[in-house]
Amino acid sequence: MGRDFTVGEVAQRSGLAVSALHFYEAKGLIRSHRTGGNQRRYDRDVLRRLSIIRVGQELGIPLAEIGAALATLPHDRPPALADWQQLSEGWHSQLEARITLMSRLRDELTGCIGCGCLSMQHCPLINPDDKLANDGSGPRQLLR
Amino acid sequence: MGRDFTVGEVAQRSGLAVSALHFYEAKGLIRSHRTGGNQRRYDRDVLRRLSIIRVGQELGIPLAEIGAALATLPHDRPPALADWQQLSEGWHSQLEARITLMSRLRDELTGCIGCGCLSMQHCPLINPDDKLANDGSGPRQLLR
DNA sequence: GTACAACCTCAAGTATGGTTGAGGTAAAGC
DNA sequence: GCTTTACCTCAACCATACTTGAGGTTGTAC
Repeated sequence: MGRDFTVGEVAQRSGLAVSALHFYEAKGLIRSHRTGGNQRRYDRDVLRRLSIIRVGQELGIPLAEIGAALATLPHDRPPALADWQQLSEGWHSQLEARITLMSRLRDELTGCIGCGCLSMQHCPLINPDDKLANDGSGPRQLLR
Repeated sequence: MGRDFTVGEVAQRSGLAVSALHFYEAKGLIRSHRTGGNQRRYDRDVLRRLSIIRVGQELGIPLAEIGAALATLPHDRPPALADWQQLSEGWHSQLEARITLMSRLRDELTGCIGCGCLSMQHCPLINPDDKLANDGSGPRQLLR
């Protein structure tokens, strides 16, 4: 029933290494308070933060950006439901966007498998400069 | 109608930096032959390889692994349709798998937004150790 | 035949996301 | 009260994926 977690407990519950927790703290993504003996103690909400971090990383979002998102949470009071909801919704949109993107990529790839685009004349995946000759084409147009 | 591309031409068509092309060649992901004056010349199929590389990277596959996949292509003859198809199908499956994964993640997140899991007692995303206390839980069970 | 862009190699540097190790302190069990 | 495990800081190291720069060569255009 302890209100606080030690770094080891957080590591176990989150599946992250202690060194990673230190690292995230150094980067300002999570916070801790200290005991008299200078040991870290974490509020329970750190687990939510870590989950947000993980999801963000899975989306390929750099830690700095994830940190910026987390920084919108209140520092003074424990985050309320609405705070988490707002963040989750943002992540949710990013997930949606990424799923859409990857589905498009998958469909292109499917097309390319079927189309016999060995000729390399028409396939948008293989031959991206056909239509967008300038501005650094590549599969970029698909991927970003 | 030139059979071969210079490194600059490949860079422009692929949208990649010349330095990246050198880098990929050093890592064995692409190949070139040389002019009498030691300048690189590329066969047209290098563009396909680069597309495969890009898609793989978008999937978060490390270059070494992408290289391994590309290494299954023939070195001696220009790759045939079937060769590309095989690779594309592998990539396609990975895409499918990743889309499925992300959809699940999205659904979990949706659930978490609605469920008011502030209590942190039941949410699988926030409180992953509820059910898998051991073996390094975290959102890992969801993400991998 | 000469200028200038594009090319060459190789070493070093950059950014991200951590891990590892040394040297020392805190806290929990007995 | 002592031992053992967990914790502390800080600097250095690692891997991935490239970019940058120095110093020199090639190839094309005029």
